Amino acid sequence: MSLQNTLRALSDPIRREILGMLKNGRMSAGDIVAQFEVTGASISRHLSVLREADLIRDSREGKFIFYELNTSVLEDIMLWITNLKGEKEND
Amino acid sequence: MSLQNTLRALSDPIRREILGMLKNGRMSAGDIVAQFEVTGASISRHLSVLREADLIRDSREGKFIFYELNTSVLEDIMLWITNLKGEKEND
DNA sequence: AATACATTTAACAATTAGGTTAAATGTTAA
DNA sequence: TTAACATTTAACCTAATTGTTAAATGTATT
Repeated sequence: MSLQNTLRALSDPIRREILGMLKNGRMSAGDIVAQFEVTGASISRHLSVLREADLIRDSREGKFIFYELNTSVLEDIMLWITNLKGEKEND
Repeated sequence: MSLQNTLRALSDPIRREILGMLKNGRMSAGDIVAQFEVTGASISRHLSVLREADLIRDSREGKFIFYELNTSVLEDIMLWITNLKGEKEND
């Protein structure tokens, strides 16, 4: 919800990897957990950090909770960086 | 020197503010410290995190150490984000 | 050489982050 | 409603981060 949240969320390698996986389509929490060596509880907290940063959206379907990527907040980072580099962008 | 370092460095608001200040030109450590309420030692460590991430460069001139922005590593973040958004960029 | 100034480094305290296991919640199916 | 499954939350531990003060380093000035 803020640049701070977004950057903080992106500063962890596991969280970035989760986002990379979701690029190919939505996945259930269990499917995501299966790709890592850490426990489900740990991934679950990573997911909640990503969700609070609005980088992912979740929806329950029966027993499963599916996660999908939301890239819109990444615009803010792009803007911040572009501005830092000298706001030479074409308005 | 790596995306991890860069993002980690950017995840702190004071460090981002320092970078924003350096956008307008180089500043001595003391000038930077003067803009914050925290101690010089604290800012000094923030500066070293930014330096290790290669986001700033330093050069000593007599008693002073001047810091300047280095935006080149920000390209990696831009690339990573662009790729995450679907590598729809023009090759 | 002695002092002063600018900055960093060391040592420590408080907070935050990320991991674990165990318990709780929500859903489905018997 | 009980059992099983998917996932999250709670409680706890350790490691990393950030801040502080005090000491160390590097440079200039006298």
